[in-house]
Amino acid sequence: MDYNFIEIEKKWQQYWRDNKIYKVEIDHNKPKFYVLDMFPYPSGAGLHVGHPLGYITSDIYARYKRLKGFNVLHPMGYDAYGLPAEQYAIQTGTHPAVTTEKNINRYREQMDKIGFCYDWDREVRTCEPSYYKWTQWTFIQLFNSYYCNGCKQAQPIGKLVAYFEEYGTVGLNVAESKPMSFTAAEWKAMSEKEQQEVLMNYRLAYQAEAMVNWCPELGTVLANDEVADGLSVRGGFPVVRKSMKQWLLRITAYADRLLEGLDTVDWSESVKDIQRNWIGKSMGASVIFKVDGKDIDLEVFTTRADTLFGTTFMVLAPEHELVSAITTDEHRAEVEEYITRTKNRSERERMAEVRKVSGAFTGAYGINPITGAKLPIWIADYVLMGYGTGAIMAVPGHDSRDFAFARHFSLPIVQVVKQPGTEPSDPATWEESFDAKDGELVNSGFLNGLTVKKAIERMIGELEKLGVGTGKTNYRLRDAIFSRQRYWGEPFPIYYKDGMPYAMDESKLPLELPAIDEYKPTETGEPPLARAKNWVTEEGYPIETNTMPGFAGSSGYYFRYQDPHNDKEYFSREANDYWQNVDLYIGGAEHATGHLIYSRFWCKFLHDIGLSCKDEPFQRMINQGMIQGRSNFVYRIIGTNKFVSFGLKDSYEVTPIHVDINFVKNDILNIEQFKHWQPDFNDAEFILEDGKYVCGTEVEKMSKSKYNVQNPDDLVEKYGADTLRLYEMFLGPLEQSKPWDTQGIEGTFRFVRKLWRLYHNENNELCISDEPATAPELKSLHKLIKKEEEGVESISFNTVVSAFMICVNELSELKCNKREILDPLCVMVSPYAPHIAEELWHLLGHDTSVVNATFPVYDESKTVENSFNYPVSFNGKMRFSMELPVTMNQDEIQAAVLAAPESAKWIEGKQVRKVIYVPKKIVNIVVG
RNA sequence: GCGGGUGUGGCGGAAUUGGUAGACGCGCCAGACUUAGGAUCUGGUUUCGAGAGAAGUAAGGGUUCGAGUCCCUUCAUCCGCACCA
Repeated sequence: MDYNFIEIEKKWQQYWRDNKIYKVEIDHNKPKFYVLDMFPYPSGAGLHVGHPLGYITSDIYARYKRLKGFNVLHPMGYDAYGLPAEQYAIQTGTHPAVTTEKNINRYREQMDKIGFCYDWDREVRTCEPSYYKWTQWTFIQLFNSYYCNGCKQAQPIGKLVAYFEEYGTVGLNVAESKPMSFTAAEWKAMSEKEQQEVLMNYRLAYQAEAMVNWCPELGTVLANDEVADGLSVRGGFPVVRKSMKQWLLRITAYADRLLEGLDTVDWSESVKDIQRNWIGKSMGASVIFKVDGKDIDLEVFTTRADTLFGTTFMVLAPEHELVSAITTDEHRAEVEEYITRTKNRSERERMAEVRKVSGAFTGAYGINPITGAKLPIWIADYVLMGYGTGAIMAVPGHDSRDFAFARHFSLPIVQVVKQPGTEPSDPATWEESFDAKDGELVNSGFLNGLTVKKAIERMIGELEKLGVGTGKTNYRLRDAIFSRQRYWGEPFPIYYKDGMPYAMDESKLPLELPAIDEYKPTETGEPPLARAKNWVTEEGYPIETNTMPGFAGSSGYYFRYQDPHNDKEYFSREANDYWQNVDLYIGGAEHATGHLIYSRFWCKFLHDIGLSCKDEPFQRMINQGMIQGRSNFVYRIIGTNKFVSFGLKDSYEVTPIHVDINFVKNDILNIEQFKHWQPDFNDAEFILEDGKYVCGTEVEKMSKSKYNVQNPDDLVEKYGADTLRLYEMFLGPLEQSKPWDTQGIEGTFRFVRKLWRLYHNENNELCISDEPATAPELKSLHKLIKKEEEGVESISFNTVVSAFMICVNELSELKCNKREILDPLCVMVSPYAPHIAEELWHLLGHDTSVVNATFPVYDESKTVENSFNYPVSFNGKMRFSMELPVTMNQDEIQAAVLAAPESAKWIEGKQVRKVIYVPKKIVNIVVG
């Protein structure tokens, strides 16, 4: 073969490794650039063609930036803690570290074959003690910090203690789990244990009894983003709500900064929106309602304070702590029955019953603080304990959920907002509530005639004046539950003294994961670490048996790459000052509410405590789309072993069956291979069309069960890594999902060979001329330089690959073999196809790596022509084109075009009304 | 329901930021070379039409000399959130 990719790729991969070509160090003479991939969890299945898509993109970007003179940090590592290896351990007894190591090696092998330019000396693995030492260290810092709302940053807990000693809680404005109130004297009078309990209310990493998503099957709790539709994202097991003592991170303290930071990063609008939605900031008011005849206050949260005149009842969440206190004896049985009923449902059942109205009356009444009206208080599960105060003022006229509830239980509905330009009507005739915020207040005393927006302000002012309410902001975001009842994760550097948790001294880190005999929970239901022998401190205090969740290790890994071997600190000041944050981050959008929020929180905290110079981790982010599979089908006639070709299948009753895409080429089935595939098919019969069996196709998720998986290793073996890289980029825009066309790769393979032939003669001998390049050759080259520069910045590598093809086609046509052209062309191709480029580069006589070459400089003058082929349109429709000198002015062009023989028939019988002339664009003649 | 994205040949997709729609590639068709072709090379390939030409970027309307691109309405589809008061 002329172009021997197998040999070339092996040779240069070895050369890059041996010469440490991809090793980077801080270099103050060059600007830095940090290109990062979301590091993978090494699963047992290995990589399919979808995985490297992002890695190839970042690799090209990194190589390009390097050619442009940047010092590029481009590392890779492994998110090595995870449930699958642990589930496997429970089943087989194999230590998860063993499984993980094996999978990592397989990943590495696959990645190496594709020729990535990672600096592997910087590799991190979240499960290595040298790495998780710093995960544990950060946890201790979080434990020892609180959040000051005034200065909007984390502060050492010692400062809070000092404050308590002097002022107690007077004037305190900090993030807290619940409001507390005590004097300095009271603080000083507390026992150590009591003081520790108080501090738990403020720590950024704290322990609390929390309603959690408990997954019995996995034997652990899960974070909100790890649960979907009431099932665990990993494994799809049922999840139930349960109250348990858990570690949490006070991420809610950072809600506003997490929201504001989104405006400073260059991410897709959709991911930013998902995060905004997840944080769920809503501004409204807190209003206090007295309970009639009792000395009890009910606090509600509303965004529609303007509708206070329209509230006709109140609703509490069934779990609300005051339910029992307000319920009258007459209604107690009914209320308790309702609470039991709602409590015993799983998350999944609850979600399935959404919109099914249910509730119970407590017999109590609230007093409207503005009108003094008596409002019946109900409990219903449409009010969630986890949001606001778990109690609402219901305004059925202007809230669709309250409306449905009122209709169901025949509660009164009144109108207090009307659409501008309409008259109020009888709510009894309504089919739905009027929820829109563009309206005008009616039946509302001092609010009448105001717009909704004005009325909200006015009402909050009134509430504050009366001391029965205040403006308030609420968030949907919840504190992140940070403990898992699992083995394969970071142990907490926490021990218990007198039942209270204390952070270990930093000098004890890393606290290594102990060996245990079995990976299951104990018989008494304690986490697996409870099986560890001597899981106590030197002083004999018991150590925490929970471990950290998957996102612990992945929240700060991008920092560790900056200084991966530092055993004195997380990363040095010097390294962080230089590398700062990630300039380009590439990975999946599915991490929008998990990793990408936790990482931002982690970074902001490290910024607050003076470690990170930046407070956002990922400046620019691109989310790659999924590569879908293109499945093939055969059609078996029901009740037979006869298969009918695609075009004829409609005449029969058939079952479509997935067939391995390896037996199919251009949708034609290889019948012999198919027959030998599975015993059932050995004696299959076929109804053919034109002597062939044509398969049906469908675009679906790429998966083993659909027999449509393309394995990158096979493609590298068949076409070479360079062809695979080019093809993955050529497929289409990175961010879009698109199907993998098994045939299409042939086109890029032809291109690579055509590129090779440009540098060689028919005998496969290098054939390069030192003669100066001609104008058309230079033009072709410089057009490409421009196209590539534009394409890289906008990450539209598909258009760059097509520009390569155009350029190579043109140069082949011109029979160009000039060094002046082929030398820079080789550099330009190298980010995309590094192996063939390195080979050609050395054949061209260079003795250093093409990786360290310089990107050619675009010269506009090489692309200009002295004439332009003008499209000539009549009334906007293109009719013919005309080559005209660029030196002509408008009058000359106009005259030339009108005089052209082709113009005559379009002008004939009409008048030329106007001529539009846009230089180097178009000539348009308006006739009529 | 709310929020975001996407609709261009048989397929993947291009179209300087309003200026020749369909680049590039796959597939398909024809030809060349071959014992052979599922190898390679050359040419063709939006649709209708013999042709001149006409139509054409999800559908309809608008702005403009000119719209795939801007504005309005509708539809389809994908993703996220979903009793969040």
